[in-house]
Amino acid sequence: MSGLRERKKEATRAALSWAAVRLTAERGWSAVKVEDIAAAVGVSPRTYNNYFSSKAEAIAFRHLERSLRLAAELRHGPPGEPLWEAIMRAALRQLEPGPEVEHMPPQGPDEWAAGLRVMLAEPALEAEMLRAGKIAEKELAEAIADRAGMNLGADLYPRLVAASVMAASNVALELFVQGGTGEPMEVLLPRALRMVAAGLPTP
Amino acid sequence: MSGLRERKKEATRAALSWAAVRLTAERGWSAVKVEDIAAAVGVSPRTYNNYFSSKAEAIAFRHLERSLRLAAELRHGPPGEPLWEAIMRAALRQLEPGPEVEHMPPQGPDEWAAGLRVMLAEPALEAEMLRAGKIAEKELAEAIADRAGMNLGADLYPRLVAASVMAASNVALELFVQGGTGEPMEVLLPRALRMVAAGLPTP
DNA sequence: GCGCAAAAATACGTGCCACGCATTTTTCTG
DNA sequence: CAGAAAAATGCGTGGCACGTATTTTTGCGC
Repeated sequence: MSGLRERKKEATRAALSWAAVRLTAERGWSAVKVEDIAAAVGVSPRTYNNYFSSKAEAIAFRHLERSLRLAAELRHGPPGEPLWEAIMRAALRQLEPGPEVEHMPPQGPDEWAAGLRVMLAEPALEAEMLRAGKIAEKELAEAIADRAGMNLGADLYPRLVAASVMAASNVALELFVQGGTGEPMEVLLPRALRMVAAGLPTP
Repeated sequence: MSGLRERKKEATRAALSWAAVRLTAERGWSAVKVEDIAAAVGVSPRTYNNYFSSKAEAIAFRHLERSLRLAAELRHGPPGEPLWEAIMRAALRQLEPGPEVEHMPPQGPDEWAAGLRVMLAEPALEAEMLRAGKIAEKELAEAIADRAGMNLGADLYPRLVAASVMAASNVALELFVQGGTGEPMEVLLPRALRMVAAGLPTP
């Protein structure tokens, strides 16, 4: 695997996804046609659907990738590490900006948060983002089950941990995007993870 | 409110939702046209879209209603009751079959679970179900924040509890639908809720 | 280098669906 | 019972997902 062919494919996929995000942020969701996204990347409209099976999927793709990396990292970390420490480390790693930031226009986090909010206001996008999270959650649950020597079909634990981790991530992101407290994700996310790990007794 | 007018509207909405579920279980998702659903209820296709803004929304509606009831029940319960006890009680209440079972063909839980699995295999449906859960989660978070005298914009706690409750519900449902263990929801759900409430230390 | 097989991109066509707008029918209210 | 409000409907439009057939590109062994 990882031949030139596949890397080019991934590059095209990333380009389409990025173009979808950028155009949507600029013009709004309904003003962007699939044709536009394809044109921005220099590809035929039909080809777009060879990469993504819906308009929304292209936007959720970046979210999906980030979330999947969390599971992957959990698998490749030191096996002896306590579970929650490994989770914490892997989760924080996802906050580091990836190499795709080069393409990112230099706007501040406020504009970015605003863009996110606008996007998630669109029902179709919200739904697709959640679906991406769900797919990643499944991967995460499998990784955890492997680590703990458990069975996904029989034990609640791996699924519960995976679901709780995603829940904590989502909640932290919501609070961050909404921007009530000025705290950055690097603060909110670990706090949320520690809370779900330790339990949520009535305070 | 609650005049004859609104009750008729709700009846139509429920009928459309139910027809969508039944037809999809019978013929499969892509074989059901909006026209069919409307015809089954005796309403014009255009009217369908006055009730639901997408084909999938009609199916997710039942899930949405059930989930919303959880939040509503939390609000109307005894305010002095400890939070997690109230949650447990409200969650278990949702498992009791509602009055809509009269319309349900007398098929066993196995066929029903199989139908559910087929439906959730459809990406568009999975996404819409998740969105419904998210909407309910927001209500739930608000109800919890009210109870605890907290602020949704400032405190992680209400959102985290709400997200964890939904996560536990979903995980229990997944395990039940997948059917690995023969345990009923009445067993799986309380166990999952107790686990997220108490925390998830590495076992 | 070179041609061949596999894979990807494209062109074209189809059916469904979401939705805006204008009109008709039904229901509530005074 | 009459007028107003709200819901249902008819009609038309544009876009999107997708099947199929065709062309172009790419990887690879010789």
